[in-house]
Amino acid sequence: MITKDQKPKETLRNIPLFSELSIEQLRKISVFSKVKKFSKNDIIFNEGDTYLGLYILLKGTVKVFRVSSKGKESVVHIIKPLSTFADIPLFEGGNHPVSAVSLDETVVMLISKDSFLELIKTEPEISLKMLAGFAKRLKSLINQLENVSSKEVPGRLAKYLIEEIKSAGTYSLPEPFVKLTIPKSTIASYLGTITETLSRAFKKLQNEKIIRVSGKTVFVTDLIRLEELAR
Amino acid sequence: MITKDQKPKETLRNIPLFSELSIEQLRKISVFSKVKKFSKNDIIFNEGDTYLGLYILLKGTVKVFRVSSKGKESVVHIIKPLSTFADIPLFEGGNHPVSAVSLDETVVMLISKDSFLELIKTEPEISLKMLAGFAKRLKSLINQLENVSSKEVPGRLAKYLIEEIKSAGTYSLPEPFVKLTIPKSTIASYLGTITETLSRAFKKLQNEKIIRVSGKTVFVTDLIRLEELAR
DNA sequence: TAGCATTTCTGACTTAAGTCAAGGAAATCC
DNA sequence: GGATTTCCTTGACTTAAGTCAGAAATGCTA
Repeated sequence: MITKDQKPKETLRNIPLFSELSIEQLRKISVFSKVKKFSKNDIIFNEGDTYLGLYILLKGTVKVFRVSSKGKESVVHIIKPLSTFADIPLFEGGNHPVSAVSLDETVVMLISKDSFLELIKTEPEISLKMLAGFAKRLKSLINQLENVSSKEVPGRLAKYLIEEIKSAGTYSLPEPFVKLTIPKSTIASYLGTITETLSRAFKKLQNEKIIRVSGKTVFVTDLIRLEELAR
Repeated sequence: MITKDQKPKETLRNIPLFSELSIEQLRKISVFSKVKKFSKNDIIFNEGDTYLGLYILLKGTVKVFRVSSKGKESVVHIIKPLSTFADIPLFEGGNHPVSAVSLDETVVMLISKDSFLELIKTEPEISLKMLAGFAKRLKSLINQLENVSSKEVPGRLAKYLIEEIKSAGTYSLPEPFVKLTIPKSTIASYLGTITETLSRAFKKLQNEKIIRVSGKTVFVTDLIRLEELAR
């Protein structure tokens, strides 16, 4: 487990945002950043909470979501290590627009808003990286939006599985697979549906011999048809 | 109508992105930017087209959208004057991820990618403004996403009408109103639905005496219930 | 302003997905 | 390692919204 005492500068170097900074700058960051740990299902912050600063996920998984007035949860993003989150209010002001909980034992780094804005001024290269990061997320949200409004649930699931397989690096194996580490209820809400419907979508893909499920692992037996569905 | 010959620097000053630049910098921008005009329904660029640069809408309305493999259109954004569009590939590389058409007689300013990236280096203040702009759009997309997956069509329409009324500045009138200037089909697709369903949603709000429609103008007779629906 | 074309509306029907309620399977905790 | 809680699945039912087809309304052009 990564802690504040274990070479924080080495960790910082691996964060895309900071990859091109000098040792001196990394040292500065490690001075004004705090490392925090959370257990499974801990609330990191809630929608409407006063904004403290930017988080960088060092270990674990974080669910970023919203809850509608009727209590329905919409998962906006699933954060994986070395990505930032809670970065919108840095530039927009205001409180947290979304909530975040840990899905694992997680370790995060918190950099206060003021310190980060200070840093960004002395190091304009970081702005460009943040812009690149935002651009990527805008694209991904546009994708999510298009998916939700133009594909039915089995198609959205197909697309999700393909993305997961790609990030698992098993895409080019004869039988690609992923281990689903996040709860089905979270996947459902990320795909804009509910667990029952997701369960039926999984069953449908299994019945059509497109996937094979063993425990928490999904094997793709017919990638061509899965891609067809996702398109 | 704004043309290249009519004090371009005055226009530039009104663009939020450039509001704090010096006359000298504005002059530079006006040198490497091109003003282009489009008639109603002209294609400004298509998804997949090679990326030229950042657009700023000076006059008119632009629809930014995607078309799914089955031909269904998803409207991502409706651009109003003095906003930028086609800014994602500036930082992400690649071709246009979305398409854009004019809904009106429109005038746009095109700033080439290289020139803009050059400018941003000499003027880091612009990066911060772009970051603020991106942050705002991320928030708006998160909103759209939550809406589509947690509200039914009449609720989404209610929310849309409230936003329109706010931007029309009639929100605090006894009977707020908006003139719908974009086609219903575009509104439908922006709300993640189809014209028939939108038409029924309009009828429902009218039957419940929440709105009153006269031609292309929608009057809100019961703002409280409209806000209730949008929540 | 007549006539054509596009846009919008309406009705009947179908379907995907949500709701409710229950049962089964895992994971977690003494 | 058995019991309790949490998660996931299944079935029967309801409902919102999509599809298709045609009618009405509006806008545009000659």
